[in-house]
Amino acid sequence: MVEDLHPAIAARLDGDGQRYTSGRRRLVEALVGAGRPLTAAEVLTEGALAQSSAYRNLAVLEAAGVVHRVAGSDEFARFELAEDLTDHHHHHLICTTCGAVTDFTVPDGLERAVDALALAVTATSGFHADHHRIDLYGRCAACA
Amino acid sequence: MVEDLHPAIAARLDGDGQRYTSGRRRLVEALVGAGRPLTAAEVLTEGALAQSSAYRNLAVLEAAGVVHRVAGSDEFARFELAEDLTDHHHHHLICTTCGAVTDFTVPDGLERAVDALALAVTATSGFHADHHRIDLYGRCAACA
DNA sequence: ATTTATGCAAATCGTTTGCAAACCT
DNA sequence: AGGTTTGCAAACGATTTGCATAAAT
Repeated sequence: MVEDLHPAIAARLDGDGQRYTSGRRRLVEALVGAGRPLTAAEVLTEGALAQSSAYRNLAVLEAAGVVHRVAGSDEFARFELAEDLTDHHHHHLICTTCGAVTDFTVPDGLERAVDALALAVTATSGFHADHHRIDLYGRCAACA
Repeated sequence: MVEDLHPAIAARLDGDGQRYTSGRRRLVEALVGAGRPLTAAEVLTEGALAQSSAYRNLAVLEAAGVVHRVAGSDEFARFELAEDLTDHHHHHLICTTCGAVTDFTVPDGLERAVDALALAVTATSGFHADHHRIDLYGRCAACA
């Protein structure tokens, strides 16, 4: 699926009336190479684009469903590729000291239990759930 | 336990070398009355204190373990009373359209499964987990 | 040729900070 | 009095926007 990644992204952008420019591609490749959510500052450094272009393109990619915004414990927005592009459903370990965010996966049974809970909440309340988050907070190896 | 809330808060502040001033108490009462996480703007309006005092006191209360900071889907920081003061362990429903955050609880079995997962992660990785988060994202009743 | 993307610099806005006056003990 | 807290106004920093140039179709 990784070999089909860029065509899939191009298709998604096209469906949103947007082009897959070289700057956007560099930005995506920075995210692919990282394997964890990156801050805007990391993305613009790795992708070698201007600050305004990085933010504008992250917004375009987010609107097209290519990139997903992740909130951590610090003041920096972080971005990762949408899970349906990477086929890698995961959650996050968030360091409350330095703000670092890393990926991890949880057992299938737990995922199913949370999905069932989301359905129950949607059925019994006015809130329509469509996505969940199971994160662990603590100290990363570097901050322990 | 609600009748012991303010003495407990005063003790926690005192342990941190801080006083429980009237402004801090108004701020706490705004959070008690809300029953959901409040933004800094909501806190300073309800507590009728200056913006700088609201932010400074929220920081003091957070450092003393009285208040806990909650990240939502928008750009506003939100604050709630620490769970060990309210004895109300809960999670959040987060509206991806308007950013509203409301409380909800999950079944005991699911809580225990996530606690067990946190222990397993701590035992097998360099990450030391001490807190978890199970949130549902979607549309609130007003935005549906 | 016309539309869209880029980069620079300036603006925006939530949050933080300096400082003098008010408060507590 | 001595140290702390408050409020105002100014500063800060991540993100956004205006505008002129460059690229894509």
